Amino acid sequence: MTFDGLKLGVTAHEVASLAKVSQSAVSRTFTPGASVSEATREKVLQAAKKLGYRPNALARSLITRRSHMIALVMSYLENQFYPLVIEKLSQKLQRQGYHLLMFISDEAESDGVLAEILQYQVDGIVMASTMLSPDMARRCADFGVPVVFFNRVPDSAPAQNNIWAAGSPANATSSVTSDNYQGGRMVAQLLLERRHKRIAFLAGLEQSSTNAERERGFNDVLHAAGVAVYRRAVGNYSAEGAKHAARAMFAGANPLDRPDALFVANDHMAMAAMDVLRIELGLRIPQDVSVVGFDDVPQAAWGSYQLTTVAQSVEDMVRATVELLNQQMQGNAATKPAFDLPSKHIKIACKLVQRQSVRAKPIS
Amino acid sequence: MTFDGLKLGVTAHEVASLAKVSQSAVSRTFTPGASVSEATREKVLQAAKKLGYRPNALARSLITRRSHMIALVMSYLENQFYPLVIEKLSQKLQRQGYHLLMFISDEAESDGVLAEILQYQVDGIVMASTMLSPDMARRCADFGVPVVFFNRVPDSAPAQNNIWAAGSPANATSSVTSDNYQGGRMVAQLLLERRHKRIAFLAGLEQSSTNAERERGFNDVLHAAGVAVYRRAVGNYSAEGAKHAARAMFAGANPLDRPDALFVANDHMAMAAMDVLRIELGLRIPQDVSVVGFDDVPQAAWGSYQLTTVAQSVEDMVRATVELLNQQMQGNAATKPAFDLPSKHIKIACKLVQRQSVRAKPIS
DNA sequence: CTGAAAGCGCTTACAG
DNA sequence: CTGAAAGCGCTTACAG
Repeated sequence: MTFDGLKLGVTAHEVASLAKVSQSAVSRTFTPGASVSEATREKVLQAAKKLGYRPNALARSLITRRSHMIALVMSYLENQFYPLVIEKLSQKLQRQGYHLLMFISDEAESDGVLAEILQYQVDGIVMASTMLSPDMARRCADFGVPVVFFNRVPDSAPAQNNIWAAGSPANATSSVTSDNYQGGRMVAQLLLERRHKRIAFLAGLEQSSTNAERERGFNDVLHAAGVAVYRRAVGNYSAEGAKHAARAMFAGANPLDRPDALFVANDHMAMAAMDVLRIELGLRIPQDVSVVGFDDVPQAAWGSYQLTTVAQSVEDMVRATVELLNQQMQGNAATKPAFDLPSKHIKIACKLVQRQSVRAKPIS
Repeated sequence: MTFDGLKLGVTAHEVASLAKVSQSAVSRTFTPGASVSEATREKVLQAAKKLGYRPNALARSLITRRSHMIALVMSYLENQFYPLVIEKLSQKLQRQGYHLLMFISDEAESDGVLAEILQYQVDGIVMASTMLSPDMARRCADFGVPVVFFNRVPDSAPAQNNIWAAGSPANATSSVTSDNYQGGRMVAQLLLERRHKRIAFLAGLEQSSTNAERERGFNDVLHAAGVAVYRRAVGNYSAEGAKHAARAMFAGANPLDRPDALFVANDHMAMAAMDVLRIELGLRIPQDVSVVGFDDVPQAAWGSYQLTTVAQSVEDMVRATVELLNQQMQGNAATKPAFDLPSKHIKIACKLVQRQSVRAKPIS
């Protein structure tokens, strides 16, 4: 069907007729590096322009076995860190001709999601979902699709009793995270340096590697200094969870009983906790209590929070992710499955960003 | 290539051999509504399971002319409203077997982006990009792909001198927005009711329909009451822009000179403005100045802001978008291009959410 | 450099 | 209900 000289769904064949060349010729002029003479190339381009022709990416994928699509699986976007990831990752990928296919899912349904992802013949998968089934990683790899876990490292629990997992190598996937352990250490060092005595920790999701590593680094430094965590509660990385946790930890009338410093496993929860401390409990930050977060989301810099936090570099993390993906996509997925490739676990350095939520060192 | 009994890239043909049926039979068992006997269906399913077979969605699309992918084009995710849109839209679409293909782009490059989108044979396009070239809308429609503009209505400027635009009907696309005009009116009414005298407006992007409509509704009510906007500045929907604008509007030593109420075109800017007013200028909200936003992003409800705002229902907007898409995707895109379908402009009601950033009615 | 032909993995009339 | 065959729109050896 035509419309004012415009044909809908123009094919290479039609361009070929108009240009009076073979269909192969038009295919070649749209394939970088293929050999076409300048003359026929011109003819084809003219005809293509006239008809509004664009190669059908799906048909192309069928034969090249490259869809130029990367699946991004995420579980929730409440945490401001993730929109940032979508934006940067999408832009970077776009620049090299790839696009993100979105899958929102939490662990519960991830098995079905994986099957769906695979149907779309994506060239790679970025897993930024908070939860993940223990053997998800290797199952992806078994299908020959490179997977990189973003901001989490896959559980190395033993393979489930599952046909796909049978016989797979132990670690068939890669990951990029920041150095969460080191980040946790930095927070403890800062708090100790500022002479805090009653240091509390507000945990995120306990099953998550981010929380585990941050907490481990934090505890290690504290223990080495002979101090134990004064109080601990779990917020599960949600704002509501953080509020409950904050109320519980700061309950009690005696000011000398309550924590004088609080490390929160991410900024999203830290800001929710700050609201509780200041508004509900009337505490001053940092005079009554110091608060430190993790991530350095844009909101952490906002005037109302001025949150001291450990910055994860989305930029660097995304760069590493794309590099990993590129490496693993080198070989043809059909002949060189991901499990033939070394799996790398990349740790990006993080950085302490000091703002106004931690008290200065007391003059003692 | 096989791996522990698992074959990579299994095809319908291989399943057919194992099940001892024709390839057509396996295709049919994976096509809802196709006629297969229960017996062969069972055999196929068994074999498929054994081999880990999943139909190749790309190959299927080639012949069905349905990719089950919807392009989502956005320009920036700084505003918290958009992550919400991604999440809800993705979930809703996923439930009916569609997935979002992401395109991040601002106007400058949108022509190239459109071409790219079209190559992927998406079944529909959701345009949530802030900027858009005037004839983008009809160009999409010309290609037979349904387009719905989200949270913006396409400029109805005359067609550019462009081969695609030639002869196209004037309004070939649909849109869903909230009733921004009505929202603007509600804000003015509230501020008037609270006896504000020096009412200022902080604009977003002046070319955007959201800003234009909100401002128009706001002004109409003000004018009807015989009051003029006291001050006006432009923040371009960015936090930095809003801060500059706030400083400029509230400069001047005399408290009686400065605005006593501020309507900000969206929450993202409103919160930035609040930070300037309270922290830089030492003003109290709402005692010294009332602030109203627009959108009702999650942060607006946070303790530190308690922002009174006009809520846009992401839920309703997404529902309308998906309905529109479904309607327009009914016909086969190849034979029934979008411009044959009526274009609808849906307006979702918005709602005033009163929190703490507007003063109570003075007892006079 | 160029074209005819095979084939990517599917769906869908068409006969039986 | 079932299978053989054509065809979706491309790329890519293979000859020339």
